[in-house]
Amino acid sequence: MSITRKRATKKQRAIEILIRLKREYPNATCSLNYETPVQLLVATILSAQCTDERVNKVTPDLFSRFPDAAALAGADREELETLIRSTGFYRNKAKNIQGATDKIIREFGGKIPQQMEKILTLPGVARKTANVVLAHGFGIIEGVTVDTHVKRLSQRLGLTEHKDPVRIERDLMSLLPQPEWENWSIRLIYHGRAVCKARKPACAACGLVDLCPSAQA
DNA sequence: ATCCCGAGGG
DNA sequence: CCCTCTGGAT
Repeated sequence: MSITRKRATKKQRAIEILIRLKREYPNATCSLNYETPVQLLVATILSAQCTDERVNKVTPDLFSRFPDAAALAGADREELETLIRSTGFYRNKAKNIQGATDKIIREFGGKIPQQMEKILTLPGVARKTANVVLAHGFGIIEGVTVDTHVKRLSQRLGLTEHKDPVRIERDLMSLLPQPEWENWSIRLIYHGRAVCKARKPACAACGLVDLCPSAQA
């Protein structure tokens, strides 16, 4: 009777965690508001270091004024900055929104490419943003979205030892079946917001305590 | 490793 | 005051 038979593997633990989180957050989905893939891309760029709730406060005015890639690319930079200012990093975000939409117009015929390598050439877009747009905009599961919540919870749950989001993503891709990758991210984000908070995790209210090496008594 | 950057909570 | 929020580029 070996140790490995008694103790659950990381993979088994990951699956059990996902089962429980699906039960707890059955209808979890992307919480950004958008009408088109381009709007989803813009909302996701805006969501860097900012709550989705705040992004959803600026996008109604933003998308009303500049509804598509052409309008965004041609927008007055200062007006755009003013519209997105409250999301923080507004100069970088405005520059990236216009750089990305301009490239979509010029090089991709006005539509967001559905290949990971091509999306990654857009300014201000790395794997986190690309995974969100591919999964929720086009239904293509290319990787695991690793944001601040997915990173923190995956580390606390002992499923990765890495700090680099790309390495964390690789670890998670090896632990979970591909069709569940985005389900994993969405549930961890919900759980991170509601229970496993960065500052003061509510372990007493967490349904994963028996599976979590970081759980506090 | 550092910078970008506002808003809200403790 | 300090920390955190669906990061990415230099």
